This record gives sequence, structure tokens and C-alpha cells, in this order.
Amino acid sequence: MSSFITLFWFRQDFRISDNPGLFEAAQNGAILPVYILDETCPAQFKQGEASKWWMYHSLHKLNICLNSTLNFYVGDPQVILTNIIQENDVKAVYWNKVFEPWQLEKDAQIESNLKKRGIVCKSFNGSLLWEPESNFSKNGTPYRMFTPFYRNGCLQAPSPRKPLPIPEKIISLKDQGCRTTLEDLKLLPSISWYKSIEHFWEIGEQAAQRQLAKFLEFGLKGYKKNRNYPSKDATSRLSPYLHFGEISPHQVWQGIQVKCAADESIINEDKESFLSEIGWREFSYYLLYHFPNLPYKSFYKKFEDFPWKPNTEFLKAWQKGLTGYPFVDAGMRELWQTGYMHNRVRMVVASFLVKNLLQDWRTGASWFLDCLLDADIASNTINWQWVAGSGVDAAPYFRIFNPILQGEKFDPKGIYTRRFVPELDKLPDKYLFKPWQTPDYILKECNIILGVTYPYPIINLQHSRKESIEAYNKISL
DNA sequence: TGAAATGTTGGGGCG
DNA sequence: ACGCCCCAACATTTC
Repeated sequence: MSSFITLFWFRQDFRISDNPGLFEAAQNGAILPVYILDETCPAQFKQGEASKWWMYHSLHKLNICLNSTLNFYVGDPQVILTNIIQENDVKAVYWNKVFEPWQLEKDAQIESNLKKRGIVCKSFNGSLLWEPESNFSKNGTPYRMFTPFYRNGCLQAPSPRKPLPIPEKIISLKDQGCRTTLEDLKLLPSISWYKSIEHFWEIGEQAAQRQLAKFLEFGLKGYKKNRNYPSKDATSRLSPYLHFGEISPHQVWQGIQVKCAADESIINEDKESFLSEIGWREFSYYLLYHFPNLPYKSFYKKFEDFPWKPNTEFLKAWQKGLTGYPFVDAGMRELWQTGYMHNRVRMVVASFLVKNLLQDWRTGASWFLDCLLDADIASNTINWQWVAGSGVDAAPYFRIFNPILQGEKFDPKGIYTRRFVPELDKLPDKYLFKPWQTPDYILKECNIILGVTYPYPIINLQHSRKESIEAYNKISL
């Protein structure tokens, strides 16, 4: 029995609780825990800088849970796995799938090669509540709208499985031939820009569980309404943990059910509202599975002819949070400073880039992928296409957010906006979201010189909105 | 999970 | 008392 070694290949499942692949591997006997930084990953799917920083710490925490036996490698998983197997008398390889098409494709190759060598291969689903391959609308095609997908496809299907416990015993082995350490993955950047984001986050499986507990305790009640206000810290902030699999959606789903069963003061609306966000995550992976081109191509073909107006100056101003629209700038600076952006504000800044500045949604998606700690190909792609109006079940193109009104509505006291745009700190609420309308004497009192301490708006909202709708009408003909 | 333009209604000031 | 205008408040339509 002890001679039966199972290689457990960690992918994006940096946890030991509710880890189906690990759970079963541990029951076989000794495991050889492996992480491989995949050098063959296509360039456009390589992790961004912020993500890599998170992953460094996540792997570090995971390694501690495994008594520092996690084995690190860099290269082509195919080659590396083959080498490890030869040198360590491995009989089986288990992993949890990453539901991204190119990964699944590569996994299939690896699996067939290993099987030829007589190695047992098993892959598991540790990251989705419902299998994407077996969920179709009545006519047999993939769902194209969220609501039927979620209501008829997910909620009518058998409930998600209950989370698995931590394996009772994990006998983990070190590959003596492994010469690589976590440091050798070079995940940390040479410039330590992450100092500013460091104190916003705690990383790892235990931190994820604490974050869930905190959300269940303080965030769930009133979620539906409060989630729209970026100053409130009323969202779950579980996205980076979910992305790296430090927590599983099953644990989150179950956590909600248990909490709501025990606490009658939580109304159904809040519960459903949060669960449907988990549903959106499922929908994103589902769509990516069935339409693997989504990260490159607009779902609606006509959008490939959209007359974008590429403009480096606009793009840079947006990235730096210097558009002259304080609510947009607050969001973009939150992203840069914390590796995160509140959901409401993500919609506003995305709408502004695509619909006011007429920049291709892919330029925005790519910036988000580089800056977000929760950068997730599936969610990011689907949400950008949603905002752009080019995607499945998308917002109509003419649904254009007005950053002034959005600010006034969802940050009425300007707490969020002032936090990230401190140069406008003294500006009265009345002018906070449109500083260029402030009377000169008030600007003076607030030590604001427009065009110097804070930019004038880089574009006129009314004109750009009109131009945008005209451009949209062109491709709709 | 939109915003602007346009339409409708009704109270109050005023001649 | 009455009709007229104004306009806020709300509803509907349009992009």
C-alpha cells in the first residue's frame, strides 16, 4: 500500500478542504504534491502581475498546510509530469480541472499520454457547482441567457454536493529530484509596487474561510441593496479566493444555506441576490466552455465591425485614473492601489471606456487582467462583453452609465470617491462628481486648480454618448 | 444592473 | 369663481 504513490497536481485549487482530487488521492496512500508553473501557457492567458503576487503568497500558505512538501516546477507540464513519474515510482496522477478550454485540451493530451504508460489518471471538478458540459436549453443548445440558465439549468438540477472535509491523513512526499523552489517561479515583481496592496489582503485558505465567515455575519443581511454602495464594504470580496481555489464555490454555497437556515432575520431577497452572483460565475465558465473564442471575439459577430477609435491618450488617462470624472478615477485608482475594484464601479468604468471613449472592450479586459487580484479569464471576459453589449445576455448597447449620476446615486457622501481621489477631498458633495462646474471661489478655497491638481474631463459625456449610439446604429443595420 | 427625451397630471399663483 | 400658465413630480418612450 505504501508503495502506491499518487501524484496530486495542484492547479487552481490551493486548499486542502473540499478538494475532491486531493481527498481521493489521500485515501490511496502517499501523495506527491506538485505545482507546475506552465511555461506553455498562451501569452494572452498568462497571469497578470497582481495575480502573480497573490499566487506567490497563496502557494506559500498551501505549502505550509502540506508541511513544506509541495514540489515546485517550471516548464511544460507534459514533460515535467513524465519526469517526476519516472523518478518517483508514481502510479496515479490526480487533479482538479481548470475549466478553461486550452487547459482542458492540454489535460486531455497529457491524460492520454500518461495512460499509455499505464498511469492511472483522474480529474475532478472542484471549482464549479454544475458541470458545464451537461446543461442545455430545451432545444439542445447551450443557454444564451442567464436567467433560464440559472433557474431551469442550475436550480432545477440536483443541488451542489456538500463540501468535503480535510483528508484525515495526508502523507505527502518530497520529490528528491526537485531542484526548484517557490522563489524560482519568479512570481514577485522586481519593483515592489505591491507594498500598497499588501495590507488590504490576507491570503490563503484560512483567510478565505475567515472572509466567508465575516461576510455571512455582517454582509449577507441587506446584501441586495448594500452591494451597490462602494463605500460600504458590503460585498463578499471572495473573488480572489475563489479564483485561486482557496475556497470552493461549494463551501460558499453551503455556507449561505447553513447561515440562512439558522438565522431567520436574513430575508430571501438578500440570499437569492448573493447566490445569483455565484450563478453568474458559473454562467461565465459555462459560456467559456461552450464558446472558447469569447476572450478574443465578440459573441455577436457584428461587433467585430464596430468602429472603435483606438486612442492611446484616452486609454492611459483611464488606466491612471485621470479622466476628469472623479467616480471613474476613484475606481481606476482603487484597482491600482488595492488590486480590486467594487463591482458597481467596475460597470461604470467599463461603460465609460467602451461607450464614451470608444475603446475596444478587449483593451479594458486586458488591463483588468493585469491589475486585478481576482483576474479570471471567464468572469472578466463575460463581464466585459456584457458591458460592451457585444456578448451573451448583454446590456443593450445604449445602456450607458453616466459617471456623474452613478456617483451621486451610489456614493452620495463621496466617501469612496474622496478616499481614492484625495485631491478633491474638500470639494462639496454638490460638485464632487463634476468639479468643472464648481464656482472659481470654491475651487480656490479647496486648493484645486483644474488642469493642474486635477484634470478637466477628457471627453464630453453628452457628445460622446451620442457618437457612441450612432456608431452602434451603424453596425446594427 | 441606464439615462435622456418626451408626455401627463395636478396644485397653486395670478389676472 | 374661473381659466391660464408654470412647473414639479411622476410616467412612458426612446436611444
